[in-house]
Amino acid sequence: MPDIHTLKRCAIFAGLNDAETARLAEICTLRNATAHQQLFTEGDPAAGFFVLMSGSVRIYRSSPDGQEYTLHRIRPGQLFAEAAIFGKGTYPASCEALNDSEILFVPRDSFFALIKASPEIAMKIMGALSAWLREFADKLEALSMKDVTSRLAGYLLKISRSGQSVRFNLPTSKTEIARELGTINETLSRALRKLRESGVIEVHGKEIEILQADRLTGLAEGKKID
Amino acid sequence: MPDIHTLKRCAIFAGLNDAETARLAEICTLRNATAHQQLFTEGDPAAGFFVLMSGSVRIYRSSPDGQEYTLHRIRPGQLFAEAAIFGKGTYPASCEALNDSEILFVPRDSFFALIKASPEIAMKIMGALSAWLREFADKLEALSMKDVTSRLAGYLLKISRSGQSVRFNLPTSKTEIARELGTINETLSRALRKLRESGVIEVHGKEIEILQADRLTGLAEGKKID
DNA sequence: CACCCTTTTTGACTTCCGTCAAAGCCCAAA
DNA sequence: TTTGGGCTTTGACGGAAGTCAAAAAGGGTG
Repeated sequence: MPDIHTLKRCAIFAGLNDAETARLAEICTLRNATAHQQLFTEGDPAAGFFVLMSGSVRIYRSSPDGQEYTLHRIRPGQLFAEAAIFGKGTYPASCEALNDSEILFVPRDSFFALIKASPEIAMKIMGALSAWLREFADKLEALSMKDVTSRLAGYLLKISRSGQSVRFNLPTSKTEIARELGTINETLSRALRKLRESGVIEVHGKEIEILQADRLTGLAEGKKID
Repeated sequence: MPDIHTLKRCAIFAGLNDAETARLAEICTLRNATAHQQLFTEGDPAAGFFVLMSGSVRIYRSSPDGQEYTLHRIRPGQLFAEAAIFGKGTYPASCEALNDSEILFVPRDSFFALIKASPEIAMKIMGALSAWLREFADKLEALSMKDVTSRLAGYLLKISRSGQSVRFNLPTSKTEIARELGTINETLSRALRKLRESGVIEVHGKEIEILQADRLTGLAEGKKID
């Protein structure tokens, strides 16, 4: 049985309070998988679904001629094999760990019993899933519609708003922020410079100050620097 | 009360059977909003959540100085204002229609009663949300990691597999497929030509035939054409 | 068939951004 | 202080893909 903090790390359980999380924890089991370990195979009876806590796994199918193709690569936080939820008897694809991974297993029957007893848990999970979904939708739109400078502008505004301040520290390394924005190190650095040189923000190491919120907003919405 | 087919169009309810959909339909109301119509305002009591069926709406906040900034633009199929689910008393932001839109309203209390009576409905909705989430995650990864040709290769393989055939018709116009793949018309046309000229596929109008599935798979996984 | 309209294809051009390589910076350990 | 190892910044460069414009190919309709 995993501990509460482990579950809380996971976005889809983020809305649950301590008591609810504890009840969920009672029914879950935490598995550790080593790289290349097979978790389940197409056709295995499906007794529940999984949440990847850390590491990475892939879902794949084997075609008759022995070829394998990857259907999905699962990222931490992500729920998978939820086909089990629909009451299909068996997993429709196979799954193996790509790295050493921690995987939470949630047995279908106990989970069903839990939400039958406490529908508010289901409500909160649905809420969390849909919030996450919207976040993905936003990122997808930004990634396909906007250039790096715009995306950066939006990102900075989001942080600024969440902290209610025009002056703040970046939450992680710039390299990681670049990944978050769907780009790399160097490109992010250049985008920051562009914003700095046009007087929209000030940068000192990790500290950012927004000087012209209106122009930054314009940029985030797709306008060019003027 | 909306009819069943309306609800079925919506990805998050796709897993429900007719009986379940009908029971859901009983508690929902379908609103039509005209462009620029305000749906709710920050601070309004939150009695339920919404699903956008068609059109588009935006969620925004007004800052004290009268400036508005858009937090999200909602796309059809998307659930929004699910803050209501968490039992917050009021909506944390405002919402207006950008175009004429059809919006499904799901009252919190009746929805809660529904899933209390039929937890399997909640199970299925969670399953659908998480499948959708994974689809978004896949797209996001493809968009930030792969070039158009790779994405196209993956797309063709997906269709081919779903139809169990190496020969199929494209489901919609190429312009729309381009959007789906996060690119445009012209670029998609060039990518198709590249695949055709290297002998991987054959194209006649909307009809595609996969000639070399192995090379196409390689491309989808990020290899270059060789 | 001719007409119109939409979709698709092509070409020329431009821009954004990723890659490669080198240098600077910061900090911690020796 | 020196050394070394992450980050970060900068520059030079090339390639992928978007923009603009125009031609070609379909697809219905009278």
